[in-house]
Amino acid sequence: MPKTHLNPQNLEFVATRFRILGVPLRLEILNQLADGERTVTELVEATGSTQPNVSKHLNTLLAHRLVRREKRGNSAYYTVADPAVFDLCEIVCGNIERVLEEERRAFSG
Amino acid sequence: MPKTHLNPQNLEFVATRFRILGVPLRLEILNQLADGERTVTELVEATGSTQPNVSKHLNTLLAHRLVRREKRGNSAYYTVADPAVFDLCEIVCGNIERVLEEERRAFSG
DNA sequence: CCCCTATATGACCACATAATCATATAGTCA
DNA sequence: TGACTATATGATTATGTGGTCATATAGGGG
Repeated sequence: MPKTHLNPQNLEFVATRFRILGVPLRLEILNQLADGERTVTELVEATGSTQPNVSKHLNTLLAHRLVRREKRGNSAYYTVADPAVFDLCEIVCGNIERVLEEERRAFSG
Repeated sequence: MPKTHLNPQNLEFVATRFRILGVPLRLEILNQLADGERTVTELVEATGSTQPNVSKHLNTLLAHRLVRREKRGNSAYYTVADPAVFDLCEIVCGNIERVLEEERRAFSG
């Protein structure tokens, strides 16, 4: 029973959240964080992006409370703030299957 | 047990899907469609946006198979293609609570 | 055929933002 | 303190795209 009716304010919030997740590099970062905390340097190596770019996206994720930051010594350790983001990805991945299925039907039909 | 590891191609797909949902007007349209099929005109009235704009967003949603179109007579009737999008909204809405909670903590802390 | 309504589309503008570069800040260790 | 490493940040550019306007397409009714 979905029936998700959103007021304008919540609608803006939800849209913003989706927009934050709509950048491949940010998803890749979150995926890395799925295995546990990571430093900026580790994320730079894992993603192949530049340090300022990764840092900036982490800042964005932090500003929207999708990740947490903890400074220890010289490094900044980032962790996922709300594991619910992975549920989102799961659902979208489930979508992939259905879309591909439909694509096949469209071609053969 | 999330552990959602995505290959670059799927990652791009997921990001795109999130980006599609990251526009308030599109979410509003989908919300309207949650109650059943709607014509373009009905959606224009419900959202307060312009006809070309609504039409364009519907086209985008259609291109990404988030909605279906059926032409009957003079009108085009749109329906939600995959109700899973509402699950996505539900999860994000659940996030709102947690974020607000955290906000409160941050202020009082 | 003409007129009206419904929808789609192309041109255009304005704005947001992802990426890059250079640089600043800050912690560690000698 | 000075050298090194890690991270953040400001300026700039380039690009994508949401919104608007004018117009095209197309079906329905007289």
